[in-house]
Amino acid sequence: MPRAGLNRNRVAEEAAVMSDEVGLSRLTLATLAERLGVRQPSLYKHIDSMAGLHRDIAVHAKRALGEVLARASVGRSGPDAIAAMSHAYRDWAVTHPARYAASNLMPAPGDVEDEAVSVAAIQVIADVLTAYRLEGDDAVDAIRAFRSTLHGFVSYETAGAFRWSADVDVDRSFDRLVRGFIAALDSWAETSGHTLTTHLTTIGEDHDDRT
Amino acid sequence: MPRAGLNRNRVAEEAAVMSDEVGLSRLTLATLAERLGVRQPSLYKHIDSMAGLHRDIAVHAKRALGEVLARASVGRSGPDAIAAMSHAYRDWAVTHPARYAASNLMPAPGDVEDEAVSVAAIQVIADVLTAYRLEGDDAVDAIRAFRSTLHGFVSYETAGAFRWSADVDVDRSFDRLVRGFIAALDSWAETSGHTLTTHLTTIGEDHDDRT
DNA sequence: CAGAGAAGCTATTGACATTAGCCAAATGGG
DNA sequence: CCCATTTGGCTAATGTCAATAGCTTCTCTG
Repeated sequence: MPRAGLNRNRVAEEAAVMSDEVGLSRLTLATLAERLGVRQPSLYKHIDSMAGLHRDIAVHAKRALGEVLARASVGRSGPDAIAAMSHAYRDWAVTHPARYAASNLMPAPGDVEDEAVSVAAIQVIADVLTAYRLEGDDAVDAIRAFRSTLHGFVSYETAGAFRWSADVDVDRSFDRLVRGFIAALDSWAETSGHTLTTHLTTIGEDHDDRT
Repeated sequence: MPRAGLNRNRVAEEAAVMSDEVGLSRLTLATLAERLGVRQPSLYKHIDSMAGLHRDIAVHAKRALGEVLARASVGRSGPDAIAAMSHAYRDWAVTHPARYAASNLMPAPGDVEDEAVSVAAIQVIADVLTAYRLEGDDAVDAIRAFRSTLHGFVSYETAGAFRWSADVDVDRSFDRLVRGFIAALDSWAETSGHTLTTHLTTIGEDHDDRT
C-alpha cells in the first residue's frame, strides 16, 4: 500500500535503462515492473501499451540525441562541425544502443510531440550541412546521405557486425568514414546543379521492423 | 491426414514470403502454419524454434543477396562495379525488406553454414573493392564504409524514414550517395598509409536487436 | 506386407500483454 | 480537520504466442 511514486517519465526512463542493458526486444513489462517495485498491471496507470512505452522511449531518445548533436556542433562549422557531430552521434549510440534503436522509430501519424522531436533532431543535422551552401534537393540528398552513413555504421557496430576482422580498429574505420563523407560532400558541392528549395515537411504512416 | 509435403526449405521459403508481406516481427507460427495448410505444432517437425526459423530465413537471404551482388558485378570493375552492385543491393533489399533485415542477423557462434554464407556475401563486396588496390586495414575500412553506407540508406528507406521531404526523389538521393562513396574512395586511396594485411576472419558472439 | 521412421494432430503449458474491477492513499475545497 | 474525488496500486482473468508431450497415420524400404 505504500506508493512507489511512479509517473510516465520515471517509467520510460527505467524502461530505457533496462532496454540498453538487455535489448529493446527483450524489454518486458513483468521485469520492468519488478525493477520499479510494482506489480506488472500497475504499469498501465502510466503507459498505454507496450507500443506506447516504446514511443515514450523513442521520444526521450530523440530529444537526448538531438541535444547531444546540437551541443557537439555548437561553435563549429563546416567539416569541423560535421566531424564533431558524427563522433558525438556514434558515442551516444554506442553507449545507449536500445535508446538509439528507438530513436529511429518513425512517429505515428498524428503524434505531434514525436514528430516535433524527430524534426528537431534532423534539423540540427540540416543546419550543419547548410554550411556547404547546399540548397533544396541537394540539401535533402546530403542529409539523407549523412544520416544513412552514420546510421549504417552505428547499427552494424552495435549489432556486432564488425567482429569479422575484429583486429582492425573500429575507431579508425569510423574516422575514415567520416572523412570520406566530408570529401564526398566537397567533391559534389562543385558539380551540383540544384533547383528547388524543398525542406523538411510532413510525416507519413507507420513503420514496422527496425532492423 | 493427407500429408502436406513440407520440409525445412519449403517452410523457410513461405516464412520469408510472409515476412516480406507483414514484417519480420509479425511473422507468427500460427498464421504461417495456416498458409502452409497445417496445424501450428506440426511446424516443429521442420523447425527447431522461432529463432531457428529466423536463422533459416537469414541463411537463404544471405545466399540470395550474395548471388545478386555477384551477378551484378560480374564483368565490371572499379566504380562501374561498385555502382552496379549498389543498385542491385538496394533493389533486392527494397523488394525483400524482411529477408533483407534477416540477412543482417549475425550468425550464432558455432553455425558454420550461416557463417559461410555470411562471409561469402561480404567477400563479393571485398573483391569488388580490391579494384582500388586497397590492402589490409585499408580494405577493411573500405568494406565497412561501403556496407554501412548501403545499409544505412536501405534500412532508412525500407523503414519509411525518407518520408520527410517525400517530394525529393529517393532514387536520385541514392545515386548521389553511391557517387559520393566512390569519390570518397578515390580521394582516400591516395592519402592512405596502410600496413597490415588482415582480412575477413572469425566471428563473435550473438546479436540482439536488429534495428 | 511388415514395421520403422517421418509427419501430422490434439491437448497442455508457460510467458506475455492487456483488461476488469477493487481498495487504499494522496489531495484539495469546505 | 474532514470528507470526496482522483490517483495509483493490487488481484484475478483473458487471449495470443511459442513450445512440449504423446498419440496416430502415412510412406517407404526391406
